[in-house]
Amino acid sequence: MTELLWSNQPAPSRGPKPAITLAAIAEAAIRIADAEGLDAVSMQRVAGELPVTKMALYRYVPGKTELVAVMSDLAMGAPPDRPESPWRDALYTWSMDLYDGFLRHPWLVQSTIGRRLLGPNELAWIERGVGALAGTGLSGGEQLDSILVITSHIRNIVQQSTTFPGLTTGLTEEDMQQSLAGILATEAARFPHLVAAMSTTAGSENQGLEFGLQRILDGLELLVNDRKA
Amino acid sequence: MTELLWSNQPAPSRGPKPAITLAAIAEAAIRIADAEGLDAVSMQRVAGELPVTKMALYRYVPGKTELVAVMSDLAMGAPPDRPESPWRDALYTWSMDLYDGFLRHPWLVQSTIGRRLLGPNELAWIERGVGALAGTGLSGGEQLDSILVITSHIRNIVQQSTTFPGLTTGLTEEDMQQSLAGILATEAARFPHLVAAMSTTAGSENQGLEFGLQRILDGLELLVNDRKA
DNA sequence: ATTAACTGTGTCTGCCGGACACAGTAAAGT
DNA sequence: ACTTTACTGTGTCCGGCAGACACAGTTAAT
Repeated sequence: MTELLWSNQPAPSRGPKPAITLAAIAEAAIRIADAEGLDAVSMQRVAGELPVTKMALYRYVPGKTELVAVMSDLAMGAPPDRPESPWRDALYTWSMDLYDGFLRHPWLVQSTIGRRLLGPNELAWIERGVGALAGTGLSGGEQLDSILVITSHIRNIVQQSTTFPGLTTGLTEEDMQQSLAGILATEAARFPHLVAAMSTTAGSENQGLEFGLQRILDGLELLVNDRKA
Repeated sequence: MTELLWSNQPAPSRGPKPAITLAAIAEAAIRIADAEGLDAVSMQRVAGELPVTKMALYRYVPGKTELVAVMSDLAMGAPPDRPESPWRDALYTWSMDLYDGFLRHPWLVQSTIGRRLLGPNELAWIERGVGALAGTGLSGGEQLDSILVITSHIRNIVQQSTTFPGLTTGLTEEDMQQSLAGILATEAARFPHLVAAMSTTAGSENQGLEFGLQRILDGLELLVNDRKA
């Protein structure tokens, strides 16, 4: 598995030439996931995009779990290069780059979840994030925890803002708003603060990304300044 | 669906008495999910815990999606009552209560994801969270965004800290650490900051919850104080 | 020429969610 | 009392999924 992700395959010498490559499989899977969501990615479906049957894929990949891991790391890509800058600016653009990456392949928030083995690209992202905090006086654990907080925020925003098969239950933003409005109308007494909050919210949508990110960065800045003093 | 979650069933008069109840179904499903993870919850499996066949469940629930929604709201439960307190304290204990709730049923982080219809308990949690921020001078949208950030942090921590079928790929924390250590050993040059961060991290595990939460609260406090001035 | 390593294929099993037709049951209408 | 109507649980069937396994064809090393 680690070998798969880090392309440390021993390269066989005998036998027929493989008809396809691991990369081709992953790319086909990514194409499907981009178009129809991660749930549409099945071994059958992937094989259908290649000159090969379903079972042949198992010669390249131990199972679906591993395929998803490989396609995820590939789709994530390497973090873009950015000029060096003060930690807060660096972390901000890093966050935005991450956001863009997730937006390009929204199913990534589904597939890169929980405990899993990390691929080179994912690790490169972490490296870049930690690097931004390297000169701040924060401990290693604090650096890692910091980018963890930011990452989870970004992921959550993507999840919420994206309309995507598999991520939603097939309902639109409309549906949710409408259902919620109906409930709050009949049950207003049970949710007074929520009703109040919603009533002043109209129009100010989709600020969640910036808002949360700035709060987190503010909190970090406080800590960094504390450490310097 | 909204009717299901808010128990607005029209209560039929004719016909045989139902052998089971929606609540019994949800409880059985919760029992399974608690023991073996959300993926182990299938219509077959749930029916197996009840004096009824698989297809009978569809008399109570339109499909699996809805079953998961119902069992999720039930498992979430109502937020515990807490004495009134300053907003930061209130929000902190709210966060910890939420954390405890998720820990009791770790599969909730899986099932309460993406766009979905909200049940009474989930809404009650939001109400409580927003309520903590009611007197801070933050706008309604900002209040909602605030608890969104905190929630996503909590969820992510649970996801990371919990060993659970379905959330993990079947690997232990050991496996991950070992794989990562191996990689960083052979590829240290590519990930200098990460290597540095990891080397000073040993022993200081599981601080992520407190660290991230305090950073977010610090950031919010800054904004609240700003608004007051 | 033979052996050994490797590749792709077809078949099979056991799951899953769900559509549908059907028989049995209980209350309402007559 | 009897029929009608609404409702319940069941068995069968479908398509789709991941994956185990045996097998035949292909290529390089011996």
